[in-house]
Amino acid sequence: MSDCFYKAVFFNKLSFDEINCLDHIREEKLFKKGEIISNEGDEIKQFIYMKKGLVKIHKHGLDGRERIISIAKPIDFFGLLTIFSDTQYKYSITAIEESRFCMFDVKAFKETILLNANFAMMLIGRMSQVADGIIKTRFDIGGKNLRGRIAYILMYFANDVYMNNSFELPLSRKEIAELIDMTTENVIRILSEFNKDNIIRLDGKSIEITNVELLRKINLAG
Amino acid sequence: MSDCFYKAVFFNKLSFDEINCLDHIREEKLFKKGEIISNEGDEIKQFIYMKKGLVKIHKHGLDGRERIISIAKPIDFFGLLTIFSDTQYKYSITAIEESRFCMFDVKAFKETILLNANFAMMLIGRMSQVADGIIKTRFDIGGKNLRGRIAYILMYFANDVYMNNSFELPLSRKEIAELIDMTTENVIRILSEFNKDNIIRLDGKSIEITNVELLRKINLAG
DNA sequence: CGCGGCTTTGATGTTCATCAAGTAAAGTGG
DNA sequence: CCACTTTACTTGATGAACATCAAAGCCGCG
Repeated sequence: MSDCFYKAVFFNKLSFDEINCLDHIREEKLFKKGEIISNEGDEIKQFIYMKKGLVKIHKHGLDGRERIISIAKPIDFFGLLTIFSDTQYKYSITAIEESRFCMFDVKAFKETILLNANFAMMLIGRMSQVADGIIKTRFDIGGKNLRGRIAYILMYFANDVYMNNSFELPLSRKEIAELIDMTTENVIRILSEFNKDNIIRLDGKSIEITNVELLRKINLAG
Repeated sequence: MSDCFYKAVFFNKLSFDEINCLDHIREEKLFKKGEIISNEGDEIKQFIYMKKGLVKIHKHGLDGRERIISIAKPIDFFGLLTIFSDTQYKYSITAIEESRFCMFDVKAFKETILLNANFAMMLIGRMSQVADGIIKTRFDIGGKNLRGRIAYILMYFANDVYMNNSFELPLSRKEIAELIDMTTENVIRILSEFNKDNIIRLDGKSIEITNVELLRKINLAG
């Protein structure tokens, strides 16, 4: 296994950008919007590294209804290190934008760690960050009323995903509901309400946040 | 060699030199019920290993109200590996039963990891498990109505903490409310209701689950 | 072209938080 | 050790927030 891989990881710490150097073990795959990367219950055979894109991590609730645990972009994707504690995926992963991945054989990946404690250390740090991020998000959402949750999720897409106050929603209304624990009808109602109050400009999936300050207040108040 | 954690948990993964090294820098502490182990915002100076007891991991919500993220017993406590991604505690930790800890200097602990990839691997696995556990719990609770949440938390204490259908609640009604996102009044109301319906026998903080099957149904139905 | 899933709006009812008010228990200081 | 203060617990009444149900238009896709 090429040492280029470790170099990339180790020196860049947060980025696997030079991962292309790894040829024999790695396999690159492209998933279109809506395509499933893995299914809850599937056996884990590969370590997956996301190079580009956006996915949803989701799972069936006890009542059968689908629910979304988290949205992940490349840098957030370390969290799925279930590979170290389980042999099956606990969650399903589905692309919500075109996404590119590198897949590595799990065994080889684990061996890599055993040969390089610095690399392991970096992994531990990233995992810890990602897990804390998810826990904090669920914590925050749990404490909000519905208007606050919608405000939160709009700000999340604007600030953390697209770095822009105008963006195309990558989720359907139904999926937003699954993500922030509410009903589709209320997602629609509150988005319309925000639109009417000129907090956002809404056109199908196109959203522009026009009153950032007010949205922030609603987020904090809820 | 001390009876502290590595014997039980890490024995195979550490060399004698490393163990002795850690042993010299370890400090053992006892906390009584209600005593604070660490405060949100404090600088992290030590890696903490819980030998015995029960703690709550908690944090102030945006609205100022206190909320409990998780209850942890010794084996669950690895999750607090914020030490690898941050220099300050993100959460407060308070003993809810008398608890005993070993504290290690963080730097020495990290150096140990760098010298021992097996140890690192074990840590990664444990972290991943613990984080997944917390995420799953929040996920489950989020999908339940109030009766379902109370059922869930009663079953949690009976099955995962005390391994017995009779136990003393380690939390006040208010703290239960903080843990499962509801109001103190409703915690009381639903506990009383379960008592009247002979699902539990309630006397202050003493609880006995008398109708396990029905409680399970309420948990799943919610 | 028609079916199924997504979106939207309105009407209705349930669940739950809030408010109020009182009792019990547990600290606290003289 | 007792008076005092605070905190925990409890019950009922009220209203707000939210889910559910129903119906209809829309769009994409086979």
